[in-house]
Amino acid sequence: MSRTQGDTKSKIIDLGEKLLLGKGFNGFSYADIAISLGIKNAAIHYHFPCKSDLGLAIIQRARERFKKWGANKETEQLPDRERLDSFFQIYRHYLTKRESVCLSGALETDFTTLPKPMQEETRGLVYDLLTWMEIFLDQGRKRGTFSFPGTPRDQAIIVLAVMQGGLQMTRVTDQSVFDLAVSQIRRLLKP
Amino acid sequence: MSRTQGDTKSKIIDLGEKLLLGKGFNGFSYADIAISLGIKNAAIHYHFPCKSDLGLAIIQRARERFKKWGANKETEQLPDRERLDSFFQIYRHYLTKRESVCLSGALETDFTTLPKPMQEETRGLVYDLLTWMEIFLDQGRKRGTFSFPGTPRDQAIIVLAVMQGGLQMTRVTDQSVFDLAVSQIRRLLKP
DNA sequence: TAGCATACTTACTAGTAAGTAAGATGTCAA
DNA sequence: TTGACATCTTACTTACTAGTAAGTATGCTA
Repeated sequence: MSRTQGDTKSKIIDLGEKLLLGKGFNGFSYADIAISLGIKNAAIHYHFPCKSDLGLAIIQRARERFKKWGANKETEQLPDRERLDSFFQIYRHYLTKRESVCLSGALETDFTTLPKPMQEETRGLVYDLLTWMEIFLDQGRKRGTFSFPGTPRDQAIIVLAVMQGGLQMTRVTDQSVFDLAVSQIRRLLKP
Repeated sequence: MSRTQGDTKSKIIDLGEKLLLGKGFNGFSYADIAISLGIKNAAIHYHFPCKSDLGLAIIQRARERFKKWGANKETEQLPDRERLDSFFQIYRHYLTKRESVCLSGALETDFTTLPKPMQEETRGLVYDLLTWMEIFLDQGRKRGTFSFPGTPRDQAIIVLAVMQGGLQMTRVTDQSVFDLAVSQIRRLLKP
C-alpha cells in the first residue's frame, strides 16, 4: 500500500532531522524512527541503506532549503535589516518548533564521529552559511546599513557563532538567552 | 598493584574528558577508555559505576578548575584586557591541545540525551561561566576598559556563544576561524 | 494478464553498549 | 599474621546497534 509517492521517505528525513537536531547523530537510532513512524527498521534501510545515507540526505536538503531561501525573490528584495531578521528567524525557528540546536552546530560537535561523506557535506553547509553572511554584511556596510570593525568575514564568523552557540546555551538556561543574543548582535551591527 | 593513589581514577577522568570533548558523550564507550589505558572495562565501572558518574566527575572537575582559575591571585591581578585574553586562552587551549570543542558546547548539544544529574551539572557549569563573564564585563565597562551596548549580561551571552560556536566552526573549516573570532570579539569590546 | 518495480515486512546476524557478580592480588594496620 | 579494604581481572548478561536476506502485497505497464 503505497499511499503517496515518496511519502515515507520524506517522513523519514523529517523525523531524522528532528532527531539529529534534538539528540545528535549518535543519539538516535533507526529504531527510534521506525517506532515513531509505525514502520519496520528495515523499511528505513530500504530508503537509506546506511545511516550515513540518511544523514547525508538531511544535510543536503537543508542546504537546498537555505539556497532557496537566499534566492527567494521576497527575501532578496527585503531591506538589509529585515533580511537579517529573516535570517535570525531561521535559527529562532529551530528553537520554537523543534526545541533543538541548529544543524551546523549539531554536526560540528559530532564531527569526528561522522562518516566521511557527511563530514564533506557539513563543510559545504558551513561554507554556504559563512559565504552568504560575509557577502551580505559586506554589501550592508557599504550601503551604510551595518557598522562593524574588521573584515566582513570576521564579522560573519561572529554572527554565525552567536547563532549556533546561542541556541545551544538556551537549551540549558532559558529561551530568553537566545533572544537576548539576537538583540545584542543586532545592536552590535547598528550604524 | 596500586601504583599511585588515585592514579587510574584521574587517568580515566582525563581520557573521558578528552573523549567527551572530541566525540560527544554518546560518541565514546568504556571500551575506548579501557583499551587506551590498558585496563579492563570493569575497572572503570569500579571507579565509576555508571557512565553518568564519570560524566558528572568530568563536569565537576572542570567547574572546580574554572573556579580556581577565577580565584587565582595571578589571574585576578591582571589588567582587564589581559584577563580577557587569559579567558580566551582557556578555549584556545581546547583547540590546540585537544583538538576539541569546549565542554559546555559538547554537553549542550547532547543535552537531551544526558542523564538528569549531568544535565543539572551542565546547567551549573554554564551558570558559572555566564556569571563570571557578566561581572567581569560590568566591572570593565565601569572602568572604561571595555565598551559595548546593552547590558553586561547581553554581552556576556554573546562572548560565550562566540567562544563556543567559534570552536565548533573551526572544526569543519580551519584553525584560523577561531582566532579570527577571538580577534573580532576583542575589537568589538574596544572602548 | 504476465511480469516487473516499488515499498515494504519478517526474521535474522554480527557487533557493541552498559553494567554485574565473583574472585584474585596487593597493602596496610592491629 | 591475619583480616579488612582497595583495586583490579575474568567472565558473564542484557539490551541495543546497524545492517542484511528473503519473502510479500500492491499497482503499473507492455
